Amino acid sequence: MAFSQVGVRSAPSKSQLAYAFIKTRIEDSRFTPGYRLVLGTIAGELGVSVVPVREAIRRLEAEGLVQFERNVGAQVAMIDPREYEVTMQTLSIVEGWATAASAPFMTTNDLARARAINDQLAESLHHFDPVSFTRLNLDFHSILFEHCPNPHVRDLVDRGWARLRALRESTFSFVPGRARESVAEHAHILNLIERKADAVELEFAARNHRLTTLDAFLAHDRATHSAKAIAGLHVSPAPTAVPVGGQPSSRTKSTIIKETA
Amino acid sequence: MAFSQVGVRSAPSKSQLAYAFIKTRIEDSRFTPGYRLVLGTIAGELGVSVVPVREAIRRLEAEGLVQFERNVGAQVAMIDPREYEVTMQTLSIVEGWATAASAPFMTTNDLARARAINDQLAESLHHFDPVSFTRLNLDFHSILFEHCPNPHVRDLVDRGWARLRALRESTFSFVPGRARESVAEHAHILNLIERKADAVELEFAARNHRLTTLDAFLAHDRATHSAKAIAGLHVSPAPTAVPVGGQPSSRTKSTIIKETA
DNA sequence: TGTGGTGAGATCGTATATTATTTCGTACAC
DNA sequence: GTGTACGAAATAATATACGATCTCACCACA
Repeated sequence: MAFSQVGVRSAPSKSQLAYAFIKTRIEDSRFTPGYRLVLGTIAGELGVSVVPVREAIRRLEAEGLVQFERNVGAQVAMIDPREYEVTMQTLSIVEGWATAASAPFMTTNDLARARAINDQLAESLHHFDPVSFTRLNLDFHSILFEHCPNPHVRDLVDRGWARLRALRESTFSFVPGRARESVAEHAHILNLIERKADAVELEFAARNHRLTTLDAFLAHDRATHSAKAIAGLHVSPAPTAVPVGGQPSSRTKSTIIKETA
Repeated sequence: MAFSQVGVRSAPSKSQLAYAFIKTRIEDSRFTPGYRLVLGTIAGELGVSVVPVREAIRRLEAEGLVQFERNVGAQVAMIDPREYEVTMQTLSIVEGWATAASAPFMTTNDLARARAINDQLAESLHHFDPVSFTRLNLDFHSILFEHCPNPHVRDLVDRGWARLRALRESTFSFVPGRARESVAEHAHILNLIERKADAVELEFAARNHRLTTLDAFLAHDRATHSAKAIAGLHVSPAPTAVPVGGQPSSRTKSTIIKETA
């Protein structure tokens, strides 16, 4: 175990190869939502048999990146307009808790690193670049929840971010103006951590940080969409009919739960 | 979807067969933690080839019921003593939120059903049976979170309960005396729902309900274990050395976050 | 012209066969 | 007596082959 870091840990299995292959393509949108993942084709491209490809696809299915139907096949998951919303909401819950639970284990060094990254974020506002902003943003939050002592929750947070990455690239760029607020909220969260604020207060600060981002997106999205609709540019309502498990339609509003403190 | 209940949806695939086969045996502890799941053997018992068995095991791995190591094989997941703790903690977070988010959509009929079940729970205290109590308890909570409009979160709650079922059967029965408290807390939660209490208040009531159960178990467990240790009956410390991904050891205490209201 | 049956092609599901890796026992050297 | 090297058995990983199922276009018939 001590030297397993050398990385040349034999060859990566062909399943892993296929998994990485497909996942990469989904994330950089070479495989767009609705794209059919045909076992034989992918196997051919990779020079392997269908068995490992099959396994890779089932793993991606478990992560929600692809949809699968018996005897029919897999396709890259459709981006339900609600998907971003739902993912952010879920993330707000688990990440909020993870951040609060992680805080007591943060070292002063961690805090300093987080502050440094937030400074970079502030800096980048001048020559704004959505891609690097997103990366730095993840780095920042990673420091905040990485010490979460509950591995399940940490895993859920990781999955949430992964899902988000897959969605974000393919659907939209940033909401203008939100970045500045975001940096300010980061600073607020760091202050709470530093003065060892109440866990619940911290949890809700982190939760609301995410929900506020979501709301900004929803508002921006609505505005943009109606503008597009007026201009006759309404975006594609799903290429083909996909028999995906129905989502409940009932949803009231963006459900911001404000701090109680 | 409306008639998918007929179930005779052609033949269940052999993967599903194998999946159900293994999962059942894990849940009723015919396969105990540490038991090695050999592909060929299981395939033989089922009269199928190894391929579907392999897939079933990978699915079970994704759910955390089995541990898998490359080129070595799978075994039923060891019950990390922390596993129950971690699962309950995670569940407290997502179920608490799901309950609060579901509440606005509950009908008076739902409330009545929930009350009826809680009455049954209260009734069963006289002739206490852990198994049926657990079942009714799940029925009760299911009504509370079933309308949760966020399908991800609902899924997480379902998984949490599934995991719990796998753990609970094989490790312990109930904490004596906790059942009565539990019924009272259920009533409290129902009252909050009925008078349309604040979402946060409801969320924390549900969360704390679960955390209190966890704490009762931990306290009881500590007492029992030290008693057993004294009596020289200390339970098995893992059959064989298992190279399982390390869990972080740092953990302070049972982390009850009390209501702010 | 519209509707329902039918067959070919595509693709998945699974069985069988082959290869690669690990594990464990045994023998040999020190 | 202890440690290491070698090899055989067990088992997972992958390839190949075949049967099962779905999709879709085409055609007969009302």
